Amino acid sequence: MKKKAVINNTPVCQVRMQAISDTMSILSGKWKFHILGTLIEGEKLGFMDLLREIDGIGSKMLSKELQDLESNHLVSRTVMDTKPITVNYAITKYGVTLSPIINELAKWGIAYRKSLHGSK
Amino acid sequence: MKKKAVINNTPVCQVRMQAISDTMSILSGKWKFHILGTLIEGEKLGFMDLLREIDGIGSKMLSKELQDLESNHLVSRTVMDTKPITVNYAITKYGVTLSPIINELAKWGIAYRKSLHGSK
DNA sequence: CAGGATCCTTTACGATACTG
DNA sequence: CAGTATCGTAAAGGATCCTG
Repeated sequence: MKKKAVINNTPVCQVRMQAISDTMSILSGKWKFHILGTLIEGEKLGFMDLLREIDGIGSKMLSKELQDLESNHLVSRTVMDTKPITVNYAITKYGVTLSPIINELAKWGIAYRKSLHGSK
Repeated sequence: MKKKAVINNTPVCQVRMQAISDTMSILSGKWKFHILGTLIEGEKLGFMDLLREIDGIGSKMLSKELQDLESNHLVSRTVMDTKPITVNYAITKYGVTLSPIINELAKWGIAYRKSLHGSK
């Protein structure tokens, strides 16, 4: 039988699972990764840029997802005082720390797509 | 202005974003990562083991999520012919390739939880 | 332009009870 | 034991219209 690692009377795996749940709750939703990936790639983008860049998203969802991300300090929002106002979104330094996750997801997805068979 | 990488007339970032979407569609749902993480940790587990191990999940969800994972060849299902039948679930070699993603998620979650402030 | 308000459809999720 | 069936709720997502 495998010996289980324990810290402070709590199995390590439970700590890990909890951490994963926490992470995913912040990144839940259909568009979070797409938005984050786009912002990491694009540096600074306006609302319309994102709307164009992210295929299929509507303005309501984009707005809502951006608010979620901003409230978690993963993206920043800057209102420019132009004639009709303009808003720039950018990834924060904190948001950039998600890069490893995003890179792994992309890497795996690319590998996976190659080995797709008939499954749904 | 940043020069954009292009392969076969398709921006690299679009390929990445698509790959991420594909990956996440396979891993969507409240319990996928938890199940995968538990199976990676536990090697071989029965249905009841998983039900006990994964706090809060019900048998319906567990069953459904396992079927999803099995249809994507990430876990294997083995029926044992015991008196009342028993089923063992295990991570496949293919499923293990998700480890880097899971590790990054856990790592980030642990770092994130340390820096939580008042935000929801 | 950047969203908010409304309304509506579709999944996701969960509790309970049942079966080979 | 390992699920499936049924039912009900809640959340997610989307289309459209409206406004400072």
